[in-house]
Amino acid sequence: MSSTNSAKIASTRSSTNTDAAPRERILTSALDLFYGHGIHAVGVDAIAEAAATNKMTLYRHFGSKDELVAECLRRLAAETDAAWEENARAYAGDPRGQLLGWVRGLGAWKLDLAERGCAFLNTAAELPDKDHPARRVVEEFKGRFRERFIALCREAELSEPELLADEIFLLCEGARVSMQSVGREGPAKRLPEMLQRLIANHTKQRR
Amino acid sequence: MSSTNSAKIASTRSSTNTDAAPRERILTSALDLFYGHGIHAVGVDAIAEAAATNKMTLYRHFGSKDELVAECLRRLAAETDAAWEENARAYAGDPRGQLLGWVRGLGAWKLDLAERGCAFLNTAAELPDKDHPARRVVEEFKGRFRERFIALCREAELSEPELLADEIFLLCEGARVSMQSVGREGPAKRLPEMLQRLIANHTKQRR
DNA sequence: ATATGATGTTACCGACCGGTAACTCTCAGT
DNA sequence: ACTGAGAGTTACCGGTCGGTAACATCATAT
Repeated sequence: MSSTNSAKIASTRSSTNTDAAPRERILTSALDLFYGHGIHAVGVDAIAEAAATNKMTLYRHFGSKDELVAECLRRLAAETDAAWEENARAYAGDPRGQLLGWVRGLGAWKLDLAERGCAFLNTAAELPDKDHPARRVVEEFKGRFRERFIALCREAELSEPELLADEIFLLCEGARVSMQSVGREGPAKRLPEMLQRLIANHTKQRR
Repeated sequence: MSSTNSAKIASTRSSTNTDAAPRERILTSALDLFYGHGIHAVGVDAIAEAAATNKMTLYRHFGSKDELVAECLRRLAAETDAAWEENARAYAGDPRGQLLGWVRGLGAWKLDLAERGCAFLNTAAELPDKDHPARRVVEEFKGRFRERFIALCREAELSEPELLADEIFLLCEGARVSMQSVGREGPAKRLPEMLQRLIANHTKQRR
């Protein structure tokens, strides 16, 4: 196959900090390579080389490639969760503000760097095995993602909170995956606008 | 990796009609296996076996595995396009009816059998190479998909047709991919309801 | 200084994969 | 009856991949 030819696999992330711990370098390198080229297309040798270390160290920190994949997603999930918590602190006690704050942060944080779509969904697409350790990470993360919207819509006392939350969820998921099929200038560009209107439509009229 | 172990790769499609032409059997078997297990996880030998033929016949009909992947997607795209045209005939001259008809057909046609999400997006996730023949099929198909919504929303004289069409597009994309992460009982279940309301909201008030 | 644990290096294995060669078989059209 | 194209069979090749063994090196803490 074309993916088998030994095209150079390049890392896009800023720098390979040789002063960081090997485990850390492996994680960031793997995350970067997996996202950019897909999991099956990236060999452990390439990861070790990109992390400026070797295969043995990789296998001492992560028992297998599968476990490494799962750990990468756990890391990515943790980063995203942290962003959520930061947003929650910025609008403490104001669920509606949290929702809108998150919508506002969308353009800058998520979609610019998402040329290859959603790392979690890409992983799920590549690893159909329901027992794969990475699958559970994906399902738990996306579940949390959805529940967050539901909770916020309820707390903000928006009308039909569950339906609204699911609508927001689907729009976000669609926007992310659409990066890969119809590109950055496609429908995803107007996602913030869509979400803002949607939330406005579900805001109870005060009389 | 876990995907390397020689777990039996089973086909789910109805039957391998030995009376159909080999090329046809290969196409349907490949489509089925690729969708169910991912492209990298399915070898050409497995496809040939599932199609009750052999590897050489496969390579005589399709020059390479990459070309076979592309041809599979072209077939799938053609089937979907045919469904669109059928819907268009059923509601000829009634763009709004077409839109709603398609929404109604959603549950039965698309999401029930989409446990593994969207075949096009899964392929894009597995084949990051922009020059891969299958990628062009994906981009063209999704582009057509989007344009169809835009055209219908305009013809139906709905308000802000482009924004509405993109919203519908994103909701559909999100619903399909969400099958794989949050399951059938997740947000996708209420997709028809969401779309109907959305269309209603963009229907100009007649006074 | 020495013990200890983490890291680097090299070499290797078995399995699998995409793709090809060379040959035989089957069967429809003349 | 002959032919020629499509289909089946077997065997093989070169390459890559995930994973392991055995050993050398380095840093640090006592």
